[in-house]
Amino acid sequence: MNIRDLYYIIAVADVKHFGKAAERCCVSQPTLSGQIKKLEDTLGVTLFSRTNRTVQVTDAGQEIIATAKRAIAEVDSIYEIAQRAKNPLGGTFRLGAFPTIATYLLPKLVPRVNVTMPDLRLILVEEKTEALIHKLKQRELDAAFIALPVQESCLMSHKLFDDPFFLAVPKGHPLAAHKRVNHTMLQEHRVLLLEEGHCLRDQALEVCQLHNIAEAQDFKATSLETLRQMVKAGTGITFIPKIALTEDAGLHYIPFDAPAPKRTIGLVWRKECSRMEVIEGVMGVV
Amino acid sequence: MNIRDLYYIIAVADVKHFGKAAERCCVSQPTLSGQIKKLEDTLGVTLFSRTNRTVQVTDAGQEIIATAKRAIAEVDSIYEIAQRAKNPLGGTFRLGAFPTIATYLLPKLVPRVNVTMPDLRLILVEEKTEALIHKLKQRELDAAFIALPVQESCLMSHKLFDDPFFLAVPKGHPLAAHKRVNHTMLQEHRVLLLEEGHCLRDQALEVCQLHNIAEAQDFKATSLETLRQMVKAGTGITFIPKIALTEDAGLHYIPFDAPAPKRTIGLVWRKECSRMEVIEGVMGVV
DNA sequence: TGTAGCTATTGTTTATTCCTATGTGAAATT
DNA sequence: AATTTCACATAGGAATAAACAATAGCTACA
Repeated sequence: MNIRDLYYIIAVADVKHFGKAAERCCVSQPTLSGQIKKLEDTLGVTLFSRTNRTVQVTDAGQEIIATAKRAIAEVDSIYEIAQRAKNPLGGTFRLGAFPTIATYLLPKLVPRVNVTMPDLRLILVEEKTEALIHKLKQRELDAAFIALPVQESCLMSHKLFDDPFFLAVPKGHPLAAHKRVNHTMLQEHRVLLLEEGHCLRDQALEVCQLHNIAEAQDFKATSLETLRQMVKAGTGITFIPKIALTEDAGLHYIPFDAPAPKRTIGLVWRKECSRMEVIEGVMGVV
Repeated sequence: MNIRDLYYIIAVADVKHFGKAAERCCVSQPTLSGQIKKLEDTLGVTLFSRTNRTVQVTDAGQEIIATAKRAIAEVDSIYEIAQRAKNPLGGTFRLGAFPTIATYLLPKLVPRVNVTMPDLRLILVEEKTEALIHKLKQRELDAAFIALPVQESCLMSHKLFDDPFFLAVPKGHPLAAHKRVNHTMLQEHRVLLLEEGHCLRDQALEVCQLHNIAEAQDFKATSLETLRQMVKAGTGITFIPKIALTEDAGLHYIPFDAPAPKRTIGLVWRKECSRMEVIEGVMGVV
């Protein structure tokens, strides 16, 4: 078997057409057909059921192609490692961040990374915390910004900064007059939160439950910006982390009395990660 | 790059000798040297620092060889899948079990599996529960016997049987006269348990804590058989699961009053597992 | 200085892969 | 019913790559 053959079968499985697959692989159709036939012979299994009009992937083929993709991913990372060995601050780096930090942190971060590590090709992935941790473990990410603590034995983390929450109220709201707020002042108000799965929601909920503040049950926003617009529209009040504060005519942001509720942002990576130079470079410019 | 090249570099990394590596790969030494040199050229990285006396793997080489091993593991599983497609009950099946069940369950199980699935090559792995779950997730095991419940979103499980605990006491022990025991009768006795990490220890400890029974602090056995010997020697009493009961002149096994403490044994596998035929076959003969 | 122990190089043979041209067979069209 | 179209398979020859045997070249050690 040859690595090239794996590309051939993946191409055929993708486009379901030997001629087009051959074109994608930059070989002639007979070449691709022949190699696939040979592979099928050595495996003793038909991977594709071909009729004159259609190509279908057999059950065994489905499984084998999924495995072939994993094999090729490993081979690709051999090239990646070699590239890195020549330039530790080069190559591809897959960086994750959860939604309520990505929007505010990455626009500042990326230009700085481009300056300090010009040969680095950044791939940014915005996902909820749970998905980020899963992708880190699966080696689909090299590092991710996550709200600490992260309790995973195979992952390492480093605290970057605290991000205190502010209370966001619309202009003219009874609470808008206050310089500072504390939880007792929130009791009678409608608190709007993000939909399930956002760590900011969980953190805000924790504050609410601690102080017995009710959440608006009938409303769940999908992004912090939606939430902000809803507050501006007078639908309720919410928590906005400091990093997401904006100059906004229709809104008041009020700090909390100490100890202000906050979240802690850190960078997380696999223990056996081999890209510490880049990870330190990223932490250095946050 | 060629898959064969990956075998070449792994062989050299293993034996640190081009000639012996070539022999292992069934090629001549110049062939192996040449292919490795070509690979190093395409990668642009030296994998081995060769002197006339020694071959050393470079830092980049270490990483690349680790990745190459993973790549080859995927390629191997392509052959495995093909083999399975031809005979679903054939090929290699890696089955795990935790220590306090392996010794008693597997000797009965394996002969039955050999009868019902004669083409199956069983690889048995005896590990503590935590290691089993890790290996299942890492695709290093196809299935494992584990005490339920198992709370892992990527794993599936199926209950096989309940395994009630018996109290093991030495002959002549004050409790030996009783037909049945209950927890209040254990208060004043020295209870011996397995060392940390055994699920049987955790289950027994749970029973003890529930009923405020003290554990013998200075003693922790490494296997159920050691534990049995210690009980026989009069060091204390212990819990032995039904499956591990043996005819033993020096010991009395006493059942508990209902509800008897017990553990539940189940078979666990990955959600996306492709060997359901074998898994069902294994469950069928337990 | 010579020898043993390795890896690298050279020249040649063998095996594999690739291409172009052509074949085959089923569906779509006339 | 004959023809065209589409798509994969086959055949034969050229190019490429991998293999071997023989040997050169290098260092450590006697």
